[in-house]
Amino acid sequence: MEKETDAMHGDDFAIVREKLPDEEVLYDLAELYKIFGDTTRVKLLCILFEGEMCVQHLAELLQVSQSAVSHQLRILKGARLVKYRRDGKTVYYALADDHVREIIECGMEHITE
Amino acid sequence: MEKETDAMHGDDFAIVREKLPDEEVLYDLAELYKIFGDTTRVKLLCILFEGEMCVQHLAELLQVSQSAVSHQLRILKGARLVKYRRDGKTVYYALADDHVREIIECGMEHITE
DNA sequence: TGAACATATGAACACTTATTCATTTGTTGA
DNA sequence: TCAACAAATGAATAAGTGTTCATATGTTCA
Repeated sequence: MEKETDAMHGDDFAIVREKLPDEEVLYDLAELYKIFGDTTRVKLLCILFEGEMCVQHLAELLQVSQSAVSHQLRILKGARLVKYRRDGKTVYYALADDHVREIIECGMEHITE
Repeated sequence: MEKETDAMHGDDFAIVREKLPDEEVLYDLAELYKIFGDTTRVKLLCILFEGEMCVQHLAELLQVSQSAVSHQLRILKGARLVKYRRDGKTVYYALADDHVREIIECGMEHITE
């Protein structure tokens, strides 16, 4: 049997556990940040701050292949961070909502301090 | 030579490029988010919302090995997201500043919508 | 219909990363 | 000083990830 000689044990552990967000929420949170944790994706999102743009142009602007951009857009789409509309052969992507902007600006503050 | 039949070409590309944060900033931003993009680290940070805690207790609370926690704390330390103080044999970790809280809360809003 | 173009997707590969295990460093108290 | 404990670290490994290449899907227009 383990001795409880430390003040942190017992009740305090329980209190922290109680205040801690659910396991699932923390998992989702990490998953969200994971998406922002890639240069190509962050760049894509920042470009879309200025408005919608088609895949080809995104690729040119980023200097990466059409395939790479498409793969990353799929991930952003899956996380509901971007939306898209089709116009003939071309597909235009845009930010899904202003959350994205807020999240990026929030991180930006930490960088540029 | 490439035909510029598309309105987006030329000036517009330049405009987007101009408004886009520097390559270096975007890289740092992605690096920052990468740190939040791991369950163990996010949990560590959230626990530290409630106050400082020593390595052993962090490990117990997270149900991971002392070594694993220590490795992750090193990363958080390197990113200046946590600070620490030594008291005898034990080392107590705490959030470096309120930026961390803001960033996590910002992401949390997106999750719990 | 079929050629041409834009985008999406699957598989493969190189690279990164989180954990574990073994060990070291640092600190206390006997 | 030395045993006991807390934390840090290096190497190895397994799992995850981003890009590329080849190809498929979808759309337009002649």
